[in-house]
Amino acid sequence: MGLTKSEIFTDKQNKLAGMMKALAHPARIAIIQYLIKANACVNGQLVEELGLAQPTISQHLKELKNAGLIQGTIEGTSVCYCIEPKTWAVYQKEFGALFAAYRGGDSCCG
Amino acid sequence: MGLTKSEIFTDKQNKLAGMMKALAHPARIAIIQYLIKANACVNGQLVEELGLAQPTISQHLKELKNAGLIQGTIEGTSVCYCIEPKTWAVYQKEFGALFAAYRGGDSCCG
DNA sequence: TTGTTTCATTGCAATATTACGATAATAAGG
DNA sequence: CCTTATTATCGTAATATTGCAATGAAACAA
Repeated sequence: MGLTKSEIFTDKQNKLAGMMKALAHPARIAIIQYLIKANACVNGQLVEELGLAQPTISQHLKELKNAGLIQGTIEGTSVCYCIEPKTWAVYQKEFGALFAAYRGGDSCCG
Repeated sequence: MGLTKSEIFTDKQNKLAGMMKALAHPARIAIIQYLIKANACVNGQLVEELGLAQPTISQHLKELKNAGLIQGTIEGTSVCYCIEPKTWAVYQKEFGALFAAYRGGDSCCG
């Protein structure tokens, strides 16, 4: 039905899945990578860089902002976006923990 | 239009986004975490453990398999699933690289 | 004020995802 | 062969996501 049954999972599982979802689109990956390289940028730059319409970029920026991954500061008529270091560190830690939890099992099936 | 314009992004960006998407659902996170703990399991166990219908679990397992994150071995009438260590290591490396690329910028906007 | 620039929001169409009942498919035991 | 057990697939309904044209909102300059 397109509706995730989030009530049957733990908060941690829902949160982790939400974090993945925030980065589960090439445009948002591209925005993040551009922000890492340029340190900061405005909407217009991304429109030129990525080749998506301005409302589309704006929407992706909104999702990244909702996820806490970026922050936007109004500067005159434009908005300066950059990575939010605190949330970034949280993502890094949580993702790292997930992958570190698996210790290459020697007794798999088969 | 619900259709991602993947042709305007790099292969790496599309691939990384696809990797995130494979884990962007709490059920798939739960399955992976269960596999880490139990080392291996069959569909029926997950149906009991997660409380989703059998076809739903089967579908999520299929997506994880398509992503290369898990492998399934037929054992009699059931199928034994476990984590695929090789792809797991790739994910770990790629995710790690993404997050390591950002070096806490001191000169953000604002 | 009027115009310009820049970004956000709205509204919509097209496609994707999620979930499950019903039904196949396969293997094992009689 | 028939039955049971287990998983995969099909079909479908409900919801979510993606993308953009049109429009709105805010800051600035003249």
